[in-house]
Amino acid sequence: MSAITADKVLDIAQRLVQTRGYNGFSYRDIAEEIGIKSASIHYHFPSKADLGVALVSRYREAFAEELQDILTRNAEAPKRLKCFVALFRATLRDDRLCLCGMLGAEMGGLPAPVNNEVSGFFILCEAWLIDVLKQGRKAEEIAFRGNPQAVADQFLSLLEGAMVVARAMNDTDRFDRAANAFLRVLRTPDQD
Amino acid sequence: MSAITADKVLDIAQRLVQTRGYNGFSYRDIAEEIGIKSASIHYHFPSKADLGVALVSRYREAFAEELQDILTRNAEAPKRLKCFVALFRATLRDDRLCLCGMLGAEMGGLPAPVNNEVSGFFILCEAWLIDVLKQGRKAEEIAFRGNPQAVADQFLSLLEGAMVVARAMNDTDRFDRAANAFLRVLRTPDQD
DNA sequence: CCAGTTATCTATCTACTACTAGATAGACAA
DNA sequence: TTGTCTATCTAGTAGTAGATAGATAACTGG
Repeated sequence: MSAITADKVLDIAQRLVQTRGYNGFSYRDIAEEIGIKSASIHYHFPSKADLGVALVSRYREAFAEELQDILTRNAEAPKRLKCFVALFRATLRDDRLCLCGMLGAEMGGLPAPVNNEVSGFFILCEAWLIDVLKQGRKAEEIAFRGNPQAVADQFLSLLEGAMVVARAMNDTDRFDRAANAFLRVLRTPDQD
Repeated sequence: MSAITADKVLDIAQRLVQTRGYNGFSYRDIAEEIGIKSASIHYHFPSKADLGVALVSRYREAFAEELQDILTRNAEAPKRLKCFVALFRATLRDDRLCLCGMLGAEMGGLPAPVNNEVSGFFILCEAWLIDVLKQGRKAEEIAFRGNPQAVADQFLSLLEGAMVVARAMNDTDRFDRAANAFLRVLRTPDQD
């Protein structure tokens, strides 16, 4: 089946990007893992840029769905933000970086179409965060000084960076410490 | 002169790693920019892993010196932390990532000796931050809940991540917003 | 002036890169 | 049966990767 192979390619490619980076793997690496020839992968994804774009757009769409799910399943800002953290934490669990954190870092050496997709991911995250932060403050579920945009920038940066640092120091606790410390200061003193 | 060429190689290689990543450039890229042949670079750095190690260890030593300078030139924690931010901000200014932020992300596809150097950089930063935070709290120059380690993790992660996100969104203001917002909450209310 | 050192060159190697052309085999439909 | 579509294959392209051997200057100290 075509769809199955294409999905396999995407799954393996995603893992390789998340661990080694865009220039750290080849079509052959993917092909060997599946048990086909690299030429067959060009059938599904003519160029590596095509593969990259497909990779990020799939990732972004899946992420957008999960963000929507968080909203419907959790009414309050603290829980919503905790779930947001959990999305990143789950990725780190098997030694992977956020796909867009990795590609964002490597942007200087990537095909332009890939870069556009990556930017889109961050825009999505920030917009979601700003929304959650605004609503949460209005409902007095969380408290923070300054504008929501600054806090969203802070939070997103923190999570992306914490994944890199935690993995580089081979200590996932560092991610948890950093994320939890941030969530803590967002809570109003009354709720503590 | 030998030293001059070796330095040129390191300077160019560093810029290329910071913008494209370790696997995003070749000896030839460096050679062409200097105006020599790639074989000549192998004379100075026999393997790419050697180059990588030299790159990070030079970066780390320079960074350590700057951190020491900050301590001697600034007595109070808020100023020290502001200077720490400025080190990262200066890197971002010409569209570069922290060398170790980039390599930390790509760790899964790097030679082991390079990885060790990268870990060393983060250990250095964390130790410095923890020290500054402890002293600053004791002197009541800054205020924070929880242990200094968690705040240091948070801060370092925030800066590394903010560089990636800001560059990916082509908006360095995002870095400033995130960093300043963090510095703000560390100040005691009385000082505001 | 000679010997050794340093830094570069030319030329080459092997392995791999992304990518392509054309053949093939099976599935499905008219 | 005939034709089309899908997904793979074999076999190859041109170009690049990191790396090496050996020649060649240029400088340096004795």
